[in-house]
Amino acid sequence: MPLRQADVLAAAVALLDEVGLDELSTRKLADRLGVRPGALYWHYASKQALLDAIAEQVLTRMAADLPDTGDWAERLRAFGHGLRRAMLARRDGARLISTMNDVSPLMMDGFTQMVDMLCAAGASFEGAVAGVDAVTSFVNGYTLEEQARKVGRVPREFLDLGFATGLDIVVAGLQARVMPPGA
Amino acid sequence: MPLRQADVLAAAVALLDEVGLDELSTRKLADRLGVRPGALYWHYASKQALLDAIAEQVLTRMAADLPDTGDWAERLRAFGHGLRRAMLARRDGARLISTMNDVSPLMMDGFTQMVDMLCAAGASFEGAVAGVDAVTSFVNGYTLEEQARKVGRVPREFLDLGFATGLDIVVAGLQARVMPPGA
DNA sequence: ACCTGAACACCGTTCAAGT
DNA sequence: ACCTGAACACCGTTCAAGT
Repeated sequence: MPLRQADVLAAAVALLDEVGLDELSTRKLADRLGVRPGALYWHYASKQALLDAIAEQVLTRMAADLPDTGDWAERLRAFGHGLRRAMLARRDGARLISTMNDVSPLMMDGFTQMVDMLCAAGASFEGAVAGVDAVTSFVNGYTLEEQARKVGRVPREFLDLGFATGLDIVVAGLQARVMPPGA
Repeated sequence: MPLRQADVLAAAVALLDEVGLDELSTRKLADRLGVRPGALYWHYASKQALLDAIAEQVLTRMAADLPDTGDWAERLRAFGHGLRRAMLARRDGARLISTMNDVSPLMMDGFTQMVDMLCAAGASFEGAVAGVDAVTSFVNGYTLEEQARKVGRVPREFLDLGFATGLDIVVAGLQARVMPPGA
């Protein structure tokens, strides 16, 4: 039976996990699908479009468990942890997300949801935007680095602890700079 | 006269600014130097070695103006601003630095200098490391994103303000979580 | 010491033509 | 609708041989 877009995407995700982003080529993907390289272009307009689709799929994990209980700090931390978890779930996930040309719709969604949440908790709009931006920048920066420098060098437990501590620091910064005294 | 390593490096930096990281090829570089592609491999062992050399050069700017006056917060902010400035000084500078396989010695230097400084100001070693890591992760994440999403879309003034605000938030988090009450 | 010539093993993408 | 065949314009890298 003929290929569908979903088949191409699934094979691409599997190939990414096996060979990594640098070695992910359209020709290898075509091989794996038993098809000529040109055939892929019937399903996706370009390699970049395919990478965008992979990125979007990676982020569905994050969107799935966006927090809806707890105070603003707990929710923000859950957002940060969820974003990192989604990126770590696939090889080179952080680089894939961070270097997409356009921001993913799912990412935008999560971002604005957090901004709204902080505003509801008493933050100004500008403060909320700066705060969520600080959190996402930190998460992207941290996860990108831990995933790029080869995974075995530092035990995962330390990386997790370092992340949690850093995220705590950023959230404490929000407490001090953008949230009202009582929140 | 024959080429020296410094000539190759200088041409590579110039080419990077003109065409960007994705379009920077050894063959274009060889063309520009009036030489065959293979000739480059006498001067650098691989393209990656050349990219590492460019990255190191980008970071000398940062190392040059590491702060040595002011309280810990001012110095930490100056470190963050200097790191961003160095990355923004070259096209795709953030991606170049953030996706190097090994951390640059200059980066390590700046990192440990900041850790020592925070310890001298009263922080625990673990706290200082987590704090500096939070700052660098934020700076890398923010700068990577602002430089990747095409430069014209948001006025530079807004990007600068967003960065300064985010950095303030992170530093305020250090104040709350890793520095002693009086510092 | 420094570079050429020439190759090797790859890339992403296009497009007429087939089925 | 979906794919082949075949090409086009590229890559990074190696290495004998030249000067």
